[in-house]
Amino acid sequence: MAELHEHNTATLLRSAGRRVTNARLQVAHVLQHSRGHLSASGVLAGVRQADGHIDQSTVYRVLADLRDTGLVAESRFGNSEATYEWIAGDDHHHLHCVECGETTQLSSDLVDRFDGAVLEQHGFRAENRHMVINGVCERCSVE
Amino acid sequence: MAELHEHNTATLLRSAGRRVTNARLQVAHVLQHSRGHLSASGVLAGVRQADGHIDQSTVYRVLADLRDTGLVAESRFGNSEATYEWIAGDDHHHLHCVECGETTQLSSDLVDRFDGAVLEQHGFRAENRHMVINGVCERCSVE
DNA sequence: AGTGTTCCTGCAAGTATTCGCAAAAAGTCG
DNA sequence: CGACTTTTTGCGAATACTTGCAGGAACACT
Repeated sequence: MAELHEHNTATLLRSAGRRVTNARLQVAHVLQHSRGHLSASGVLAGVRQADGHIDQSTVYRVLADLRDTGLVAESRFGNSEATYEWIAGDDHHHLHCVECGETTQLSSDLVDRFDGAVLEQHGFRAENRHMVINGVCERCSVE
Repeated sequence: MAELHEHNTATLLRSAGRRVTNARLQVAHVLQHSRGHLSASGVLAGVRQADGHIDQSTVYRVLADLRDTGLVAESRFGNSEATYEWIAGDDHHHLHCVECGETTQLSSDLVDRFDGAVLEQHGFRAENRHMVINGVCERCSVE
């Protein structure tokens, strides 16, 4: 199974025009096997735990690169660190409640429709792979 | 005029529940009188040029605070630095072309409609004061 | 496998951003 | 104008993130 994953990851990397390297596979593996968001240092820790070694700067570079290819989503909530999660090309959008801090999923439909409207009115092809919308969730809204 | 600006800024700060301090007025002043986006170090330079002195850490704190009150918008394009601009509570949205790097305005209507749809489907009250949408602009799209 | 080209990575800085704490300023009330 | 309470600020670290460069690895071709 690990190999299946790895194989898929390799394929994804290749079709994104990237070389299949140890560093990328390790980072991908850590993200794939962690639920929720992970910070850069969390990824680093994960790699070390798996007895691997990658330099800090490489982790940052790989994360930025995977973000650019759409395999990984980068979020910046209020915190001091950015966080990352494996999305493997699927669009992935968040509603982040500024009251309780909870994060939920936003349906892609709405975003697609929005992108469509942007294209129509501005001629701009939005590449909204990953949005973080701040606001107040239903539960907190009631109080 | 400078006084009028300052007066307005003071009022805005007060109604946001913030104290009117020298540091905040200076940062606001620099942002108000610069067109386009300014980095944190740019703000610092602006303050120094106006013969003022504020600590670096204060600039960051003030910027984060003004961002939270909605007076300032924070953007992170591909660059290493975040950039800021004075928006004084008005919503302000950007279309950022990843090809040519150009940034244009996105009409608030579309965003409002989107926010409405989010509320309807998710019960989530979006506070979209400032969005940055990445994508490809019309001109670059044609090539 | 051997060679060449191009992309990636580690290392060692460098820059950007945040934090803790004590002193100073802002707002409040009498 | 004081005295008092709460927020801000400066300073000095600490942490988060980026970059330049030279060696190492991936891939394509033979």
